[in-house]
Amino acid sequence: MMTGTRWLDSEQQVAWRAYLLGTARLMAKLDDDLRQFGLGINDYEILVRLSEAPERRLRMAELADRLHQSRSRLTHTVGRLEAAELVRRTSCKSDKRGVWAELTDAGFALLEQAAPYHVEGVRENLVDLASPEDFAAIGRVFDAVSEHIGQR
Amino acid sequence: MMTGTRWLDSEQQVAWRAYLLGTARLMAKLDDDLRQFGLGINDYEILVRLSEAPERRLRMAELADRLHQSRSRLTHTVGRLEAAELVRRTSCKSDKRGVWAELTDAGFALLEQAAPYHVEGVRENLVDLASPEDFAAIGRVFDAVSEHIGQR
DNA sequence: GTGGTGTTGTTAAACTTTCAACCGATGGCT
DNA sequence: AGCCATCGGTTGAAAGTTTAACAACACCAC
Repeated sequence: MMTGTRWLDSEQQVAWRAYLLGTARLMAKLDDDLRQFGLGINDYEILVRLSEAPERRLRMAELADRLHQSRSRLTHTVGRLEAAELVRRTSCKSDKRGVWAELTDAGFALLEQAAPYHVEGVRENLVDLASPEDFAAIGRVFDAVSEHIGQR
Repeated sequence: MMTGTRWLDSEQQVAWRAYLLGTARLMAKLDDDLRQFGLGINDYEILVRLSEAPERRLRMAELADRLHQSRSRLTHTVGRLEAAELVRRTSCKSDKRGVWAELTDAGFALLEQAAPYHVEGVRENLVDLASPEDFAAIGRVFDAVSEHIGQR
Protein backbone atom coordinates (compact mmCIF):
# COMPACT_ATOMS: atom_id res chain seq x y z
CA MET A 1 0.00 0.00 0.00
CA MET A 2 2.82 2.38 0.83
CA THR A 3 5.11 1.86 -2.08
CA GLY A 4 4.20 2.31 -5.72
CA THR A 5 0.53 3.09 -5.62
CA ARG A 6 -1.23 1.78 -8.69
CA TRP A 7 -2.98 5.00 -9.65
CA LEU A 8 -5.84 4.90 -12.09
CA ASP A 9 -4.81 5.72 -15.62
CA SER A 10 -6.57 8.67 -17.11
CA GLU A 11 -9.23 6.62 -18.87
CA GLN A 12 -10.07 4.83 -15.69
CA GLN A 13 -10.09 8.10 -13.85
CA VAL A 14 -12.54 9.54 -16.31
CA ALA A 15 -14.79 6.49 -16.13
CA TRP A 16 -14.74 6.47 -12.34
CA ARG A 17 -15.77 10.08 -12.18
CA ALA A 18 -18.43 9.63 -14.79
CA TYR A 19 -19.83 6.89 -12.62
CA LEU A 20 -19.78 9.05 -9.51
CA LEU A 21 -21.39 12.03 -11.17
CA GLY A 22 -23.83 10.00 -13.23
CA THR A 23 -24.98 8.06 -10.22
CA ALA A 24 -25.47 11.21 -8.20
CA ARG A 25 -27.50 12.80 -10.95
CA LEU A 26 -29.47 9.68 -11.67
CA MET A 27 -30.46 9.13 -8.07
CA ALA A 28 -31.39 12.76 -7.65
CA LYS A 29 -33.55 12.58 -10.75
CA LEU A 30 -35.33 9.39 -9.78
CA ASP A 31 -35.89 10.75 -6.31
CA ASP A 32 -37.30 13.92 -7.73
CA ASP A 33 -39.66 12.07 -10.00
CA LEU A 34 -41.01 10.04 -7.12
CA ARG A 35 -41.63 13.02 -4.92
CA GLN A 36 -44.96 13.63 -6.63
CA PHE A 37 -46.14 10.45 -4.94
CA GLY A 38 -44.75 11.54 -1.61
CA LEU A 39 -41.99 8.96 -1.78
CA GLY A 40 -38.23 8.96 -1.99
CA ILE A 41 -36.36 6.31 -3.90
CA ASN A 42 -35.54 4.65 -0.63
CA ASP A 43 -39.18 4.43 0.42
CA TYR A 44 -40.01 3.17 -3.01
CA GLU A 45 -37.51 0.35 -2.85
CA ILE A 46 -38.91 -0.71 0.50
CA LEU A 47 -42.42 -0.88 -0.89
CA VAL A 48 -41.23 -2.85 -3.90
CA ARG A 49 -39.43 -5.43 -1.83
CA LEU A 50 -42.46 -5.91 0.35
CA SER A 51 -44.77 -6.16 -2.64
CA GLU A 52 -42.70 -9.00 -4.03
CA ALA A 53 -42.46 -10.98 -0.83
CA PRO A 54 -44.85 -13.79 0.07
CA GLU A 55 -47.87 -12.27 1.79
CA ARG A 56 -46.34 -8.91 1.03
CA ARG A 57 -44.31 -8.89 4.17
CA LEU A 58 -40.74 -9.29 5.31
CA ARG A 59 -38.91 -9.34 8.56
CA MET A 60 -37.18 -6.10 9.36
CA ALA A 61 -33.71 -7.59 9.35
CA GLU A 62 -34.27 -9.34 6.07
CA LEU A 63 -35.51 -6.17 4.48
CA ALA A 64 -32.59 -4.20 5.85
CA ASP A 65 -30.13 -6.69 4.41
CA ARG A 66 -31.68 -6.69 0.98
CA LEU A 67 -31.46 -2.94 0.85
CA HIS A 68 -28.07 -2.78 2.50
CA GLN A 69 -29.34 -0.48 5.19
CA SER A 70 -28.78 -0.40 8.91
CA ARG A 71 -31.57 -1.81 11.01
CA SER A 72 -31.83 1.51 12.72
CA ARG A 73 -32.36 3.41 9.54
CA LEU A 74 -35.00 0.95 8.51
CA THR A 75 -36.80 1.27 11.83
CA HIS A 76 -37.05 5.02 11.30
CA THR A 77 -38.11 4.80 7.69
CA VAL A 78 -40.69 2.13 8.30
CA GLY A 79 -41.97 4.24 11.18
CA ARG A 80 -42.66 7.02 8.69
CA LEU A 81 -44.20 4.69 6.17
CA GLU A 82 -46.37 3.30 8.89
CA ALA A 83 -47.51 6.77 9.88
CA ALA A 84 -48.45 7.24 6.23
CA GLU A 85 -50.36 3.96 6.43
CA LEU A 86 -48.40 2.42 3.60
CA VAL A 87 -46.89 -0.24 5.79
CA ARG A 88 -48.07 -2.04 8.90
CA ARG A 89 -45.97 -3.67 11.59
CA THR A 90 -47.01 -6.89 13.23
CA SER A 91 -45.07 -8.97 15.66
CA CYS A 92 -43.84 -12.36 14.66
CA LYS A 93 -45.42 -15.33 16.38
CA SER A 94 -42.65 -17.84 15.90
CA ASP A 95 -39.86 -15.52 17.00
CA LYS A 96 -41.07 -13.04 19.52
CA ARG A 97 -38.16 -10.74 18.92
CA GLY A 98 -39.18 -10.41 15.32
CA VAL A 99 -41.33 -7.88 13.52
CA TRP A 100 -43.02 -8.20 10.18
CA ALA A 101 -43.23 -5.19 7.95
CA GLU A 102 -46.26 -5.67 5.76
CA LEU A 103 -47.48 -3.66 2.81
CA THR A 104 -50.98 -2.27 3.32
CA ASP A 105 -53.53 -2.07 0.55
CA ALA A 106 -52.95 1.64 0.40
CA GLY A 107 -49.24 0.98 0.10
CA PHE A 108 -49.81 -1.46 -2.71
CA ALA A 109 -52.14 0.92 -4.48
CA LEU A 110 -49.64 3.74 -4.26
CA LEU A 111 -46.92 1.49 -5.56
CA GLU A 112 -49.08 0.52 -8.53
CA GLN A 113 -49.43 4.17 -9.33
CA ALA A 114 -45.80 5.03 -8.90
CA ALA A 115 -44.17 2.00 -10.47
CA PRO A 116 -44.86 2.66 -14.15
CA TYR A 117 -43.69 6.19 -13.73
CA HIS A 118 -40.56 5.15 -11.91
CA VAL A 119 -39.68 2.41 -14.39
CA GLU A 120 -40.09 4.82 -17.21
CA GLY A 121 -37.61 7.08 -15.45
CA VAL A 122 -35.12 4.27 -15.05
CA ARG A 123 -35.44 3.54 -18.73
CA GLU A 124 -35.24 7.05 -19.95
CA ASN A 125 -32.35 8.06 -17.74
CA LEU A 126 -30.32 4.90 -17.78
CA VAL A 127 -31.41 1.75 -19.54
CA ASP A 128 -32.30 3.27 -22.87
CA LEU A 129 -29.10 5.28 -22.90
CA ALA A 130 -26.99 2.16 -22.86
CA SER A 131 -26.58 -0.56 -25.46
CA PRO A 132 -27.84 -3.90 -24.21
CA GLU A 133 -24.24 -5.09 -24.01
CA ASP A 134 -23.14 -2.10 -21.98
CA PHE A 135 -26.05 -2.43 -19.64
CA ALA A 136 -25.31 -6.09 -19.18
CA ALA A 137 -21.73 -5.13 -18.36
CA ILE A 138 -23.01 -2.92 -15.57
CA GLY A 139 -24.96 -5.82 -14.17
CA ARG A 140 -21.93 -8.06 -14.33
CA VAL A 141 -19.57 -5.62 -12.72
CA PHE A 142 -21.78 -4.61 -9.83
CA ASP A 143 -22.67 -8.19 -9.19
CA ALA A 144 -18.98 -8.83 -8.80
CA VAL A 145 -18.71 -5.81 -6.53
CA SER A 146 -21.47 -7.05 -4.25
CA GLU A 147 -20.00 -10.48 -4.26
CA HIS A 148 -16.54 -9.19 -3.46
CA ILE A 149 -17.54 -6.88 -0.65
CA GLY A 150 -19.93 -9.40 0.81
CA GLN A 151 -22.57 -8.78 3.37
CA ARG A 152 -22.27 -5.78 5.56
CA MET B 1 -46.99 6.70 -19.54
CA MET B 2 -50.39 5.41 -18.64
CA THR B 3 -50.87 2.64 -21.15
CA GLY B 4 -48.53 -0.24 -21.73
CA THR B 5 -45.66 0.41 -19.43
CA ARG B 6 -42.42 -0.88 -20.83
CA TRP B 7 -41.34 -2.88 -17.82
CA LEU B 8 -37.78 -4.03 -17.51
CA ASP B 9 -37.25 -7.57 -18.65
CA SER B 10 -35.85 -9.87 -16.05
CA GLU B 11 -32.26 -9.49 -17.13
CA GLN B 12 -32.53 -5.75 -16.99
CA GLN B 13 -34.23 -6.01 -13.66
CA VAL B 14 -31.39 -8.09 -12.29
CA ALA B 15 -28.77 -5.73 -13.67
CA TRP B 16 -30.55 -2.70 -12.27
CA ARG B 17 -30.71 -4.19 -8.81
CA ALA B 18 -27.14 -5.35 -8.96
CA TYR B 19 -26.21 -1.77 -9.70
CA LEU B 20 -28.26 -0.44 -6.79
CA LEU B 21 -26.93 -2.91 -4.29
CA GLY B 22 -23.38 -2.85 -5.61
CA THR B 23 -23.26 0.91 -5.48
CA ALA B 24 -24.62 0.98 -1.95
CA ARG B 25 -22.05 -1.51 -0.79
CA LEU B 26 -19.20 0.09 -2.67
CA MET B 27 -19.88 3.54 -1.28
CA ALA B 28 -20.26 2.19 2.22
CA LYS B 29 -16.97 0.38 1.89
CA LEU B 30 -15.05 3.33 0.52
CA ASP B 31 -16.54 5.53 3.19
CA ASP B 32 -15.53 3.09 5.84
CA ASP B 33 -11.99 2.87 4.57
CA LEU B 34 -11.62 6.63 4.66
CA ARG B 35 -12.91 6.97 8.18
CA GLN B 36 -9.45 6.17 9.54
CA PHE B 37 -8.39 9.54 8.18
CA GLY B 38 -11.39 11.26 9.69
CA LEU B 39 -12.96 11.77 6.29
CA GLY B 40 -16.05 10.58 4.47
CA ILE B 41 -16.05 9.97 0.75
CA ASN B 42 -17.81 13.24 0.30
CA ASP B 43 -15.15 15.18 2.18
CA TYR B 44 -12.51 13.30 0.25
CA GLU B 45 -13.97 14.27 -3.11
CA ILE B 46 -14.04 17.90 -2.05
CA LEU B 47 -10.38 17.82 -1.10
CA VAL B 48 -9.49 16.10 -4.36
CA ARG B 49 -11.25 18.67 -6.50
CA LEU B 50 -9.57 21.48 -4.67
CA SER B 51 -6.17 19.84 -4.93
CA GLU B 52 -6.51 19.66 -8.69
CA ALA B 53 -7.64 23.22 -9.19
CA PRO B 54 -5.27 26.07 -10.01
CA GLU B 55 -3.92 27.47 -6.76
CA ARG B 56 -5.78 24.66 -5.03
CA ARG B 57 -8.93 26.65 -4.81
CA LEU B 58 -12.37 26.81 -6.34
CA ARG B 59 -15.42 28.97 -6.01
CA MET B 60 -18.12 27.43 -3.88
CA ALA B 61 -20.67 27.26 -6.67
CA GLU B 62 -18.20 25.70 -9.07
CA LEU B 63 -17.28 23.07 -6.54
CA ALA B 64 -20.91 22.35 -5.77
CA ASP B 65 -21.66 21.83 -9.44
CA ARG B 66 -18.77 19.49 -10.01
CA LEU B 67 -19.91 17.34 -7.12
CA HIS B 68 -23.58 17.68 -7.93
CA GLN B 69 -24.36 19.00 -4.49
CA SER B 70 -26.56 21.77 -3.28
CA ARG B 71 -24.80 24.98 -2.36
CA SER B 72 -26.25 24.67 1.08
CA ARG B 73 -24.82 21.25 1.66
CA LEU B 74 -21.46 22.43 0.49
CA THR B 75 -21.56 25.42 2.81
CA HIS B 76 -22.12 23.13 5.77
CA THR B 77 -19.52 20.59 4.74
CA VAL B 78 -16.88 23.18 3.98
CA GLY B 79 -17.69 24.73 7.33
CA ARG B 80 -16.73 21.47 9.00
CA LEU B 81 -13.63 21.05 6.85
CA GLU B 82 -12.66 24.56 7.75
CA ALA B 83 -13.07 23.83 11.43
CA ALA B 84 -10.73 20.90 10.88
CA GLU B 85 -8.33 23.31 9.17
CA LEU B 86 -8.27 21.30 5.98
CA VAL B 87 -9.84 24.07 3.95
CA ARG B 88 -9.77 27.85 4.21
CA ARG B 89 -12.35 30.30 2.93
CA THR B 90 -11.36 33.61 1.44
CA SER B 91 -13.59 36.14 -0.19
CA CYS B 92 -13.29 36.82 -3.87
CA LYS B 93 -11.94 40.23 -4.86
CA SER B 94 -13.41 40.47 -8.32
CA ASP B 95 -16.91 39.37 -7.35
CA LYS B 96 -17.68 40.36 -3.82
CA ARG B 97 -20.46 37.84 -3.55
CA GLY B 98 -18.03 35.06 -4.23
CA VAL B 99 -16.06 32.84 -1.87
CA TRP B 100 -12.99 30.77 -2.60
CA ALA B 101 -12.60 27.44 -0.91
CA GLU B 102 -8.90 26.76 -0.70
CA LEU B 103 -7.06 23.65 0.37
CA THR B 104 -4.69 24.27 3.29
CA ASP B 105 -1.31 22.61 3.58
CA ALA B 106 -2.75 20.35 6.25
CA GLY B 107 -5.57 19.45 3.89
CA PHE B 108 -3.13 18.64 1.14
CA ALA B 109 -0.98 16.58 3.46
CA LEU B 110 -3.96 14.59 4.66
CA LEU B 111 -5.04 14.00 1.10
CA GLU B 112 -1.60 12.73 0.19
CA GLN B 113 -1.92 10.23 2.98
CA ALA B 114 -5.42 9.14 2.16
CA ALA B 115 -5.25 9.05 -1.62
CA PRO B 116 -3.17 5.93 -2.17
CA TYR B 117 -5.29 4.08 0.28
CA HIS B 118 -8.50 5.26 -1.31
CA VAL B 119 -7.38 4.49 -4.85
CA GLU B 120 -6.36 1.03 -3.81
CA GLY B 121 -9.89 0.59 -2.44
CA VAL B 122 -11.44 1.75 -5.69
CA ARG B 123 -9.30 -0.73 -7.56
CA GLU B 124 -9.83 -3.63 -5.28
CA ASN B 125 -13.57 -3.17 -4.95
CA LEU B 126 -14.41 -2.06 -8.44
CA VAL B 127 -11.85 -1.50 -11.14
CA ASP B 128 -9.96 -4.75 -10.78
CA LEU B 129 -13.22 -6.69 -10.65
CA ALA B 130 -14.18 -5.56 -14.12
CA SER B 131 -12.62 -6.32 -17.46
CA PRO B 132 -11.23 -3.19 -19.10
CA GLU B 133 -14.06 -3.36 -21.63
CA ASP B 134 -16.72 -3.62 -18.96
CA PHE B 135 -15.24 -0.80 -17.00
CA ALA B 136 -15.09 1.33 -20.11
CA ALA B 137 -18.76 0.53 -20.65
CA ILE B 138 -19.55 1.93 -17.23
CA GLY B 139 -17.77 5.11 -18.15
CA ARG B 140 -19.67 5.39 -21.42
CA VAL B 141 -23.05 4.73 -19.90
CA PHE B 142 -22.77 7.12 -16.99
CA ASP B 143 -21.34 9.76 -19.21
CA ALA B 144 -24.49 9.44 -21.26
CA VAL B 145 -26.57 9.58 -18.10
CA SER B 146 -24.95 12.80 -16.97
CA GLU B 147 -25.27 14.22 -20.41
CA HIS B 148 -28.91 13.27 -20.64
CA ILE B 149 -29.96 14.55 -17.26
CA GLY B 150 -27.92 17.70 -17.64
CA GLN B 151 -27.04 20.17 -14.98
CA ARG B 152 -29.14 20.27 -11.91
C1' DG C 1 -33.19 -25.67 34.04
C1' DT C 2 -29.26 -22.14 34.24
C1' DG C 3 -25.83 -19.26 32.27
C1' DG C 4 -23.46 -17.39 28.58
C1' DT C 5 -23.62 -15.61 23.91
C1' DG C 6 -25.66 -13.88 19.91
C1' DT C 7 -29.78 -11.96 17.44
C1' DT C 8 -33.75 -8.71 16.67
C1' DG C 9 -35.42 -4.45 16.75
C1' DT C 10 -35.92 0.02 19.09
C1' DT C 11 -34.34 4.24 21.22
C1' DA C 12 -31.90 8.65 22.31
C1' DA C 13 -28.53 11.64 21.02
C1' DA C 14 -25.26 13.29 17.76
C1' DC C 15 -24.56 14.34 13.34
C1' DT C 16 -25.58 15.40 8.32
C1' DT C 17 -28.57 16.85 4.67
C1' DT C 18 -32.52 19.29 2.89
C1' DC C 19 -35.63 23.06 2.61
C1' DA C 20 -36.98 27.66 2.48
C1' DA C 21 -36.02 32.14 3.55
C1' DC C 22 -32.78 35.49 3.33
C1' DC C 23 -29.07 39.18 2.19
C1' DG C 24 -25.80 41.57 -0.26
C1' DA C 25 -23.66 41.97 -4.91
C1' DT C 26 -24.14 42.11 -9.79
C1' DG C 27 -25.67 43.10 -14.31
C1' DG C 28 -28.85 44.54 -17.37
C1' DC C 29 -32.50 47.89 -18.77
C1' DT C 30 -34.65 52.32 -19.15
C1' DA D 1 -29.03 57.37 -11.99
C1' DG D 2 -32.66 53.99 -10.34
C1' DC D 3 -35.00 49.69 -10.68
C1' DC D 4 -35.20 44.86 -10.48
C1' DA D 5 -34.36 40.15 -11.67
C1' DT D 6 -30.81 37.02 -10.84
C1' DC D 7 -26.66 35.16 -8.70
C1' DG D 8 -23.60 33.45 -4.88
C1' DG D 9 -23.60 32.07 -0.61
C1' DT D 10 -25.27 31.55 4.13
C1' DT D 11 -28.55 30.55 7.79
C1' DG D 12 -31.57 27.98 10.97
C1' DA D 13 -34.95 24.71 11.50
C1' DA D 14 -36.84 20.41 9.96
C1' DA D 15 -36.03 16.00 8.23
C1' DG D 16 -33.27 12.06 7.85
C1' DT D 17 -29.20 9.12 9.13
C1' DT D 18 -25.72 7.22 12.13
C1' DT D 19 -23.95 5.69 16.48
C1' DA D 20 -24.01 3.39 20.61
C1' DA D 21 -26.54 1.48 24.12
C1' DC D 22 -30.31 -1.33 25.45
C1' DA D 23 -34.27 -4.73 26.34
C1' DA D 24 -36.25 -8.79 24.97
C1' DC D 25 -35.80 -13.05 23.24
C1' DA D 26 -33.43 -17.35 21.18
C1' DC D 27 -30.13 -20.83 21.22
C1' DC D 28 -26.67 -23.76 22.84
C1' DA D 29 -23.80 -26.04 26.28
C1' DC D 30 -23.66 -27.71 30.47
